[in-house]
Amino acid sequence: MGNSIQTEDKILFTAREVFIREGYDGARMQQIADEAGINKALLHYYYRTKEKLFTTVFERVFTEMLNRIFSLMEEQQSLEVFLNVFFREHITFLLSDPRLPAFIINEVSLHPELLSNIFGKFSFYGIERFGMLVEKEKEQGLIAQRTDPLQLFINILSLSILPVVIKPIISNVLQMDAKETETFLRQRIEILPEMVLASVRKDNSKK
Amino acid sequence: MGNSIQTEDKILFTAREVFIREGYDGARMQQIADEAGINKALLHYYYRTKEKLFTTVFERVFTEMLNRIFSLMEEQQSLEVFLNVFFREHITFLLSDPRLPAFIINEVSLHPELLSNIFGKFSFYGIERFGMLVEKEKEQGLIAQRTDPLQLFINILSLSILPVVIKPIISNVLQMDAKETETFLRQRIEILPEMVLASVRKDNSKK
DNA sequence: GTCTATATGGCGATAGAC
DNA sequence: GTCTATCGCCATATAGAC
Repeated sequence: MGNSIQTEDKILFTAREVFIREGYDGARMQQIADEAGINKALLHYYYRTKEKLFTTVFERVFTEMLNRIFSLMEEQQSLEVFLNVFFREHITFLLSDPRLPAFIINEVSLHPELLSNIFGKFSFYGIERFGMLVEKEKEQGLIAQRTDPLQLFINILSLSILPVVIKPIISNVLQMDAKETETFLRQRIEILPEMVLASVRKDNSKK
Repeated sequence: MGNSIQTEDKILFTAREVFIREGYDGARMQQIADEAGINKALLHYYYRTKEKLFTTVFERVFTEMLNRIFSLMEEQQSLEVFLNVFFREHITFLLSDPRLPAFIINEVSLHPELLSNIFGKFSFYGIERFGMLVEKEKEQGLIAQRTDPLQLFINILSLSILPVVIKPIISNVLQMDAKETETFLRQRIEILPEMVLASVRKDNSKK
């Protein structure tokens, strides 16, 4: 009944699903219209082109993802507490929608120009807090001086994201069924915190 | 001049480049023909459909990637030597073509069915050797008993692959130019071996 | 705002000459 | 084996009625 806001939300919601499922090049405006229960012409009424619809969706998805990561990084108590919280929350989230990280990774590498217009839309506060936490634990003698907070941050992201993203490969190459693979990945929530902690502890190697 | 083998090679070589650069859905037969210096009809003469051409290319690329990884894993001297060799070789390789891993990750998650027909085309020998190496160092008391070789293997892959794959994101979000980002990623070749080693050493935590 | 109908172009694929 | 020409379809996008 002429309810524009409701329609617009429905379009964005559906477009998000289809773009993530199929990728930009694989997605079809017809498909989005069908799943949203409207028709193609209406899509173009709200978002003049496919590209415009896509960038709107992508900016949201990307910003949400970064904000989610950075907000988890505001944890300040200790590196140990942070690692426990982060791996649990983040891996659980990724497993609930394994296509999402693959989508972001791929679109960003196919269309790097998408990233240029996204700044100022999320907070770097979390990453600064993480750096401060690392420095504090260095001073306390808990972790090695050579630890680079940024490299450590990238390590933590890598260890949580990539295994989920290559889930189909793990499944097939290692001949596990869906349930086994899920269990294997979920185990990492318990394993990773102490592994990462051990990796930055002082005096691990004599050299 | 009627040289079929040369033409077929040229097609495969070019198709590989275009598919990796654009993805399956984004790639165009016309584009492949142009870059190969032939015309579209000839593509269909050799490979009846786009899908057939793609699966041929994908199986090759995927098999090469796995064989490369697994052959590096046959290193048997010690975990330390292995980690030094692996991170150096693998990260250098990935940096030489950052689209490749993103391509594999994305196509596999978009078209999981692609994987079903690829078995028996590569060797699992490397991964077995790696498991044996881990067990040996466990017996020698060098690494913690709780270490799961498979999880460790996935960790090593994650730490080398993901940072390269999200290179554009690192570049943009952390405001580094191309050269800085390259340096940042290349530093990991030195950092990662001792980090991973430390993560599995015994007696890191009192608990 | 929402629809039906259609314009316009590009795509994968094939026919058929050489 | 390689080409030119073209078919048939489906994609994005728009025109115009309601």
